[in-house]
Amino acid sequence: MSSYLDVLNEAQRAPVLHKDGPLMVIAGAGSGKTRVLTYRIAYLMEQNVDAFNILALTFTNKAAREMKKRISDMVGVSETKNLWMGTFHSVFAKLLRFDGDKLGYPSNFTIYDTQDSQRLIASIIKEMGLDKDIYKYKQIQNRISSFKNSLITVKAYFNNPELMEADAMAKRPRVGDIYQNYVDRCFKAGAMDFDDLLLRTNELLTRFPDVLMKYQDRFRYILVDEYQDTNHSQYLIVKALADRFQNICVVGDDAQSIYSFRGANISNILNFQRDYENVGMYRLEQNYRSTKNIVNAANSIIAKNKDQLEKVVWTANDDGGQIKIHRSITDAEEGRFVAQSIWDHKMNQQMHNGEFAVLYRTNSQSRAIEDGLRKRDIPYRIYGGLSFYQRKEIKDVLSYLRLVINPKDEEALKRVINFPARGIGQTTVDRLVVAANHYGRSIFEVMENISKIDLKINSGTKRKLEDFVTMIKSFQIMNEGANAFELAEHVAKKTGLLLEFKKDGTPEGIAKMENIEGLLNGIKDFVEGQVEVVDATGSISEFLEDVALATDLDNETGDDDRVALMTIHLAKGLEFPYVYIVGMEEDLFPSGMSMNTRSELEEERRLFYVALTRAEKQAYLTYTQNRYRWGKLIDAEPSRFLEEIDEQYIENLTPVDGGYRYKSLIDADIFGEVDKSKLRQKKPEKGTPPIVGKPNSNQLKKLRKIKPELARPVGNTNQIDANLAEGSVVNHNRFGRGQVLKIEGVGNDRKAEIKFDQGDVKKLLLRFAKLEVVS
DNA sequence: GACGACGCGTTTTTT
DNA sequence: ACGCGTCGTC
Repeated sequence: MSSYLDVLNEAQRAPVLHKDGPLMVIAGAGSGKTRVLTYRIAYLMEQNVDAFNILALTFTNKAAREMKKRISDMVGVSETKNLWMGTFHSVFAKLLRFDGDKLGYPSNFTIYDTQDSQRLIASIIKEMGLDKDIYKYKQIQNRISSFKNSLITVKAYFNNPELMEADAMAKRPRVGDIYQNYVDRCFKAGAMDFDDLLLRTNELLTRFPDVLMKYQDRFRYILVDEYQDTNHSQYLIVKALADRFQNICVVGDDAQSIYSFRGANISNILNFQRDYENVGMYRLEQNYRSTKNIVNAANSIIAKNKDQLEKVVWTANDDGGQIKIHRSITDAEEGRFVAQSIWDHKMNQQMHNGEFAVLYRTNSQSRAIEDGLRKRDIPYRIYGGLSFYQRKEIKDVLSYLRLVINPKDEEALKRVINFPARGIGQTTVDRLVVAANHYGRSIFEVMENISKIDLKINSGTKRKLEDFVTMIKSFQIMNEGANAFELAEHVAKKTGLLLEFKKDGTPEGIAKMENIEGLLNGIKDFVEGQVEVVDATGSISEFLEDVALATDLDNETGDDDRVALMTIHLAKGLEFPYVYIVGMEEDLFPSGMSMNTRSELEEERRLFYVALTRAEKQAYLTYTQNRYRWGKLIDAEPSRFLEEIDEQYIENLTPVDGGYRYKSLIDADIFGEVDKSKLRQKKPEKGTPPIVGKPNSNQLKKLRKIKPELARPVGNTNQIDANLAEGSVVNHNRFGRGQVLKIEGVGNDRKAEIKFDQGDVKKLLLRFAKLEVVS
């Protein structure tokens, strides 16, 4: 047996050696789960499992690449090339290029990104003559996305009275029709959105048993990383593929489940043992990454969550320094503190920039940090946010290229048909869309036949449309002979895009031109890099697919030494010696959007857990008293999470007297609550109700009053639960006496509808509500 | 159809 | 604060 197994500890080695049948690895933060996956694949290959028969699904393409690299170091490059490894989206996009024709999709289908989807939905709403203030395209897109992730097709939607009623109640009875139109239009455009890549794969595997058999037979060993963050659609794909051989290995950590907003379902991991028989269960609990202080502090936080699998993460590492907490007056000062601190560590401990990370809850927080770092000349790199490929000028070039590959691509066409301006205005486009919908053809096909169709378009405009069609067709002809770089360069010049930004002359225009040049260089690199890869052609369509599914982490240049700035979500799976978690404030972290229910709050807490466990040697937590948000300075309160860390693991760099709430308590004493609320800006304008989804001040106050130990359902909750019934008379410490009208929900979601004597009917979550049963 | 002024929503996280 | 979409004017 290979000696490489010796580097694994016993807990790690067991799942690696588990050859056949289902297994689940619950891996605490920093416990070497990637290592287990890597070695397991290498081991399987060494046991003569053909690489062709192994499918590994990772969370980012970068993770897949790195894993592949390490495996090839162990078992050789040539075999490793045959592994199927990547994100769900990229793996199944590839699969759909082979077999999507059975569902009526061309093999050159376009992948719509979120922006494309949103634009299409916005135009559908407009075409349908619906009120855009009621039908907000982003919300609708979100809703459709969640339908798709739950495998609710249009048909299923219309068969589901509850869903329809929910939309009707929200005064949006036409959601189903929008959904229908959206699906039709995507299909007609030969396009799939992100969710389609999973949904259509499911459809393919369900409707075509021979296809399912083919892939079941091919993927005899399936490994899924970050299983806690899979959604229902992904879950079903895995289940279908693994059904025949049952060689399914999932790795994950329920404590790090942070993607429920995009449909991730934590019960996938919690129910794994129910889904498969004879599951081998393995736990990795020894943390190799962080100091004792960090591991223990993180444990003390996550213990506040109720929904979790039993697990004890421990480490044999040194105690390390305590977690340092710093308060500043403003976000600008917070940025300066971080920069100063990084600078100090660099000077005193000879650290490299790349050993520091600044993590935040929202992308908009990066600005203050950037300013601080820039002033000290500390190089940094921002991950996420607006990625390179989402910039306007880049998407413009890409849209032309998309049209070359798939002229039916409606969103690409609408984007560039009049950019650079060529005298084809909105009115003309609207007419083309109407005609396309009427004939059931794509806009491009309508344009190709514009002379034969009677549209109210004057001959000059028709001429311009024909010119556009001719131009795209000339690109298509060129594409047959030239490589991706040659084509892209030609397109950028011929369409006038480069010139458009050049003649602009402003610094912004020049930057845009340089960005386009950067894109062209990127395409060149891609073409050169692809030459060596088996069954890759370096074609523009492959490049477009890479771009569509790339995560920002995938574009890591790697060689230069920079401080990393990113959201906590993006930091999952990464580690850094020094980690700064900034913006530890109520309403920001936990996010004001995510503290309405316990499960939302628990997810925020898991997010905090993820953030803290990125740190190897030292973690800093910072918060400010004032912060610019929405262009205004608002006062901020320390995050409740600060109080949740066991005191022995922290050190306050700024004096705190009587807890982090010190300042706010004084405020309350001096001004009283009413006056204090006046100090806050942004009164609701002209009588508009508070923004939906944001907790009102009452809810906030209520949540803040909850001491951690009370937030957990301790004894009295059960007692109340037992005594409480519909009709019970209860006493609430703030709302007074009331009668229970209805009790609904189970477990954590159990709530009571109570009519209080003061007049209000309120729905209260029982585990939060301090109720006293009177009779 | 082009261009400029205004207003709105945005800031929760992403493939 | 900023960018985008909409509306009005030429």
